[in-house]
Amino acid sequence: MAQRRYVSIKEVAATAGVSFQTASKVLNGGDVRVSAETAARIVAAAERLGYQPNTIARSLVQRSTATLGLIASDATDMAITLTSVAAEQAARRHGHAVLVGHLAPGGGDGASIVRTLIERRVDGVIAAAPDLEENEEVGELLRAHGPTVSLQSIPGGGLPLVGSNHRETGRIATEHLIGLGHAAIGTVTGLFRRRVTRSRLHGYEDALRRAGIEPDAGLVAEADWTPAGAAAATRALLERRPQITALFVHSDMMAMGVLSALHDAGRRVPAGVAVVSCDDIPFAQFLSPPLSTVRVPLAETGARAVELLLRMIAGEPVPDKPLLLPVELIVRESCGGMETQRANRRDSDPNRG
Amino acid sequence: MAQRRYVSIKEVAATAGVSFQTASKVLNGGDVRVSAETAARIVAAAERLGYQPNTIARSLVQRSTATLGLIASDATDMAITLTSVAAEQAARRHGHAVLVGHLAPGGGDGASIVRTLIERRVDGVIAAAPDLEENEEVGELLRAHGPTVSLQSIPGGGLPLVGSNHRETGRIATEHLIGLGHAAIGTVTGLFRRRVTRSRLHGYEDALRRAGIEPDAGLVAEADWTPAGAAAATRALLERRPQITALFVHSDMMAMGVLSALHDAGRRVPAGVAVVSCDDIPFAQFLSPPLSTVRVPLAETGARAVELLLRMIAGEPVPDKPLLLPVELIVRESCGGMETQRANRRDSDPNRG
DNA sequence: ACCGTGTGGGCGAACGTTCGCTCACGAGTG
DNA sequence: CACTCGTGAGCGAACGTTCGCCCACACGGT
Repeated sequence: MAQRRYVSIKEVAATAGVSFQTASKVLNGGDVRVSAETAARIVAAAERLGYQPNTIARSLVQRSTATLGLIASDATDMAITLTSVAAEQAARRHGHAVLVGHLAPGGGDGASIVRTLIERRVDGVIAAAPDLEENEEVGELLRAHGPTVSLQSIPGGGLPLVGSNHRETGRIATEHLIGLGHAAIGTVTGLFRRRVTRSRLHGYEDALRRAGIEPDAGLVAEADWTPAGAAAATRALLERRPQITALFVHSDMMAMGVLSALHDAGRRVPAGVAVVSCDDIPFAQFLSPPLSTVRVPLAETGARAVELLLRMIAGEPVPDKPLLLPVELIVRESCGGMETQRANRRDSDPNRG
Repeated sequence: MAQRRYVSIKEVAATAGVSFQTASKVLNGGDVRVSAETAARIVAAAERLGYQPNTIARSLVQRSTATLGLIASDATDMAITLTSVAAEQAARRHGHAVLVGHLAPGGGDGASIVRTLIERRVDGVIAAAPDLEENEEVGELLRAHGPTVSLQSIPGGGLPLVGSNHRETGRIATEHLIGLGHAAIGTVTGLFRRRVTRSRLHGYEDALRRAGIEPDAGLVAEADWTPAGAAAATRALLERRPQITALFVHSDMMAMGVLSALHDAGRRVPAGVAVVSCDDIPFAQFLSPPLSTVRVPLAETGARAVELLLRMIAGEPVPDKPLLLPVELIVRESCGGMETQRANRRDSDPNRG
């Protein structure tokens, strides 16, 4: 409870009867030119006194903190949270700690967070917040600072990126719906001003055109990545184009709002409207109905971003192409694909009504 | 991109033509015995050179890092995530950064995380991970270290706690179900070895007894806080006690699994089984049906924990009683209470089947 | 001319490390 | 017997701050 008085290496050295620099060599340094006997004495003293090396002092002289900065958006989007948690764990596996800052809802405090991280001399920064895409000040700060890896594009460019192929994601999802016989396919998107949204939208249009269907702007409804926003967008869409039989949704979190709105409107899923989404967050399979979704390797994204960042910090050359991890369609029940598959094989499933 | 060379206060002082200690007084210290003119010159130089104070050096001499450590469990439980994100934001509002460590699924790396935090000389620690409840090593480490606030009990006790009254939570939820006319009320709990589980279970039993119903151990099904575990527990419970008409679930995340299992079993909610849960995470209202739940003030819990911790760090006396924030029942549709209310007033809701 | 009294700023020390050079000593070599 | 060499350990310096004390100087009152 009381402020602990830390024991310094000098005290350890004193009780072991050596100079503190010698103790330093034994306890933390690698260059051990010390007899085994003396070393043992020092280690024993450190053990007995409960010596904890002071990383602060070490950082000062080594000019490196073994700490990464992570800037993430607030926790409401589970996909981002999963990515950044995986990043933190990966960093720790590599001996680095993580200083984290979560953006306020608007994302306006981005620059202030970055400055805090810089003042604390983090060795590198991971930007895991889509809100940063529009923040030029953050872009400048990060580019000027040093090693940075982002998980979304940052204004001004020039920063290594780890992510997935969003256009392909949109295409895969839409193609699957087309393959199931749908033609009136709507989409509930993220914010238009985000790159990921535009890419996924392009993928959606690619798939439609490839199937000979001309995209209809009236089938596109913009939302704000939240369940509530997606529910509102879905309601508007249903009113505008009641004939839709399928929906491509840009994130699992939004899919919750979509399912809710469809339910309220009396449209059954997948019988009335088939739904395919993106991300595959852990509980996607526990929604009603279980969500068909294009899996994005969220945890791996975080881990790979950290590894890339660590290589940059070590001064290794890094590829200038974005690192895009493969996505994969996970078919569950919300798209109706499973029922179709099952129906092809046997009669029907007694558990479903 | 390239490692940035930071500009030190000495360079600023040199270009301003003063000693670096004087520059320090102007830029960071408070004791300004400097002429306005000189001060302006120093500030201008700092501005022009892009001076960023080195917090590491400052921490070394001041023996305080203005950094808090946060131990959280992995991101799969959104309730915990929301709490810890709120804690981080609160810390930042008070000028403190947050060093975070997420436990691996087993929670076995808790001690290693704590040691990392201590070596980095955090001023205090917030423990937001139920998994820590069984980790005695972590308890010792934290108690020996210094200011700590936990959001769940820690082995050995003696650490200030911020949370809510779990027993009351269980009681409120169960009483509401009883009030709706249910008598065969099952419960899907968290892990028995957690205090929160036992408390909520006590609250559940309190409510039953108060209504003259003798608790039946067969109506209690243990799960592991995950949707999958809760789904399995629900299936077992339905098999053991098919007559249940209501369920009290110990967390919203688990409620997703419960709803899914009930759906698969052909039991409609709330018509066949009424459900009340705990937490009120943001998307609870977007489940099908919208979840009735006892709201726990997650964000406020995180913020209050930080404030308490900061007071401890400042050396102020802190109450030795746990700080328990009030909970509140949020009635939505999964308990059937809303339908009942509505039915009492007008006929029925055309949107619902 | 002498002494206080502010005012503005310099300066040494310390925080706890790491790093690399120096040094004493004894053994092996020519 | 003088020389080289390796081994084991000491020691000064530096990292970038903050903190508190010291000092020079000008000014006004006796």
